[in-house]
Amino acid sequence: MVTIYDIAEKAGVSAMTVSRVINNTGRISDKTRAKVKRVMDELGYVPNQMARSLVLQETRLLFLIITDITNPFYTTLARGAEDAARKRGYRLLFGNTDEDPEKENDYIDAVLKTRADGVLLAPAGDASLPHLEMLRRHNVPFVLLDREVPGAESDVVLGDSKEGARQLVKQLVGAGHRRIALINGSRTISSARERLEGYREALKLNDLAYDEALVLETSFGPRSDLTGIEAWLDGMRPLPTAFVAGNNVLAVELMRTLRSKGLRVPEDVSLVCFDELASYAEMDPFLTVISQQAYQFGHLGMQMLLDRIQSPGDPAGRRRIVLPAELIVRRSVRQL
Amino acid sequence: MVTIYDIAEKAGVSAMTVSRVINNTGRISDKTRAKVKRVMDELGYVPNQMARSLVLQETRLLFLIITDITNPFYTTLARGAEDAARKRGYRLLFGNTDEDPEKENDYIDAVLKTRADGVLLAPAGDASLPHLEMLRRHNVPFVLLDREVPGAESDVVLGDSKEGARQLVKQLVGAGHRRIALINGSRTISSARERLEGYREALKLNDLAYDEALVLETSFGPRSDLTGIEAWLDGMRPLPTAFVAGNNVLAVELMRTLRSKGLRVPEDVSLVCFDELASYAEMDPFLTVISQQAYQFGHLGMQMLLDRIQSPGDPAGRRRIVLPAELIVRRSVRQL
DNA sequence: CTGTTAGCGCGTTCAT
DNA sequence: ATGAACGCGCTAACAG
Repeated sequence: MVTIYDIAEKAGVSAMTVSRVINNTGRISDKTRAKVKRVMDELGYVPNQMARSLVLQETRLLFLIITDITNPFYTTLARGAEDAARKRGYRLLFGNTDEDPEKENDYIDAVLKTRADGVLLAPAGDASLPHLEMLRRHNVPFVLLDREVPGAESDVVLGDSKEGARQLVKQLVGAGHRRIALINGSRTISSARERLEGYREALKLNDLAYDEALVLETSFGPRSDLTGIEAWLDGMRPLPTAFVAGNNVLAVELMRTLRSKGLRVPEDVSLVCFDELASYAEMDPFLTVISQQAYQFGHLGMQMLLDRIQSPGDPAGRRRIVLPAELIVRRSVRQL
Repeated sequence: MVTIYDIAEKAGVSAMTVSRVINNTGRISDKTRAKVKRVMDELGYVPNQMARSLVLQETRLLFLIITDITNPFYTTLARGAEDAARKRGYRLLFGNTDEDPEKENDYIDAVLKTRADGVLLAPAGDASLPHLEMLRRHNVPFVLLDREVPGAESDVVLGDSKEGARQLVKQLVGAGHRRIALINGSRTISSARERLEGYREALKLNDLAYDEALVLETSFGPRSDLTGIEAWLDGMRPLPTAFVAGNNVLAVELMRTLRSKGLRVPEDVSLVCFDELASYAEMDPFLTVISQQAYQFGHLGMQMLLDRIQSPGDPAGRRRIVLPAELIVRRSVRQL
């Protein structure tokens, strides 16, 4: 491996001069600078980031930990985060937890060992609290995305889940539906709780009774974790006329199950959900959804994180951004 | 920051003993081991990966560089790669190039600086050759995914693009189509070339003339880079009765454009493509596709890479894996 | 403008 | 079974 000492020797200067050329620090004569640069090219020198980090105590490495890398909501978010990080000269390390706190724990471990400068985290759920405390204890700045964790006073970028759920239900009620089911993620996840609450509020507002049998609590994904949908459908007599899905993965899985039973949307039942379905939305805009600004989640979150990192003294209180939800009406709701 | 020296002092041993406990190397009495471990817990010690890498000359860090993180083909591939890496104790750093050799160059730079142990790369195109030479010069093992780069003798995992294209055309011809168009990625990408070639071969085999006007060469994505579709459609008189799309992104974009012109699939025109459309395929299996084993691309590629890394002496010639393509017939082709 | 010294946190070598 | 000295590649602080 080529080191600054190799350069120094061949250029007839000291290692320190080479270091200065590389980092553009201090005053160097144009002549020596040119010579050093030439030697660097000749030898194909590449700075060793490890050695640098060790002395500088900063890695310029950030982690983005998401729960489902195959969910377009999160990949779009990831792109937003990456763009913002690149723009400011940071590298992004991705982690994928599959909604599993154990895997999340592994990644937190990696963050700590790697001495990453910060973390952007879509927490697996309330069980993530110890992980956040770990980060705090080791002074690793972090920002939560999409979900809050009770007990963790931290910066966070959220969607307006409660309002979103209200709007979806309102839309259904407006179309004449009165028997409305909800398929949702685990109640250990703040966004799932909010969506349930919004759903209940909207029912109440419309003088509709809340019926536990109409609510299925399963998982936001990945697909293989989704169970009990079929049994749930079979257990509801009569079938609801409309469904609200807590996210896109649930909507897809529900639709698949409905189809396998010969039920069509919207002819037989209506369906609305949170989040777009990526390509599907472009190809055949069909589902009525609450569209969240996935890219902004990542982009804003990353900016908040970098602000924290770059002004560490600043105690500026907790920042909590709630992005508005936008209802997009399409063809998946039938007028009764 | 807590270091092994802090532990050593508090435990009344030398730093070396602490290091041995951490790495389970050498012989240590159970008593001192226990004491050291207790102190480590008390102080919340986390090994510094940077310092470790510096002395061990290995980072256990791998890069996965893909061209479009919002394309489900690549995210599925990424999951395969990640699973394989985790299983063998390596961390994975993702990079997203948007098919742009410049961005790819940035990531190659990052690989070198970070002293990553290896790279899994879906190259942006033939222009990636210098990047590969760079990696070679610095002895960084790499495996190419999904695309070859002429001139680079390297391990690679490919899909059988030519055969896939043949099958798609054959399927269309079998349904009575004779005017078949192709919308494809840039010819600077090996898979695009192969798909074009397979298309041409299949035409010839069926005594159909090759017509340049029926072929549009654009980009495999991301969506914002796709241009000229509308003009292309407007320029073809008469319109083809069927389209082959070189990948899923192109299929979606083409379908969107067709729809905007009031053309329906398959009623007005037929459409087949490479790669599944993720959720769309589950929700409403509609497009006839060549389905590639995306997960396997990543999984096998990662295994090859780790094999290289873990037996560096082994000169074992270039390995080239071609994964078979599977035709899945659905409803997007109309029988003429 | 340039060089010397010291140390970032850790593991290898060689002693004891 | 345990420790001391050294070096991985680099830069901050100081000297000249």
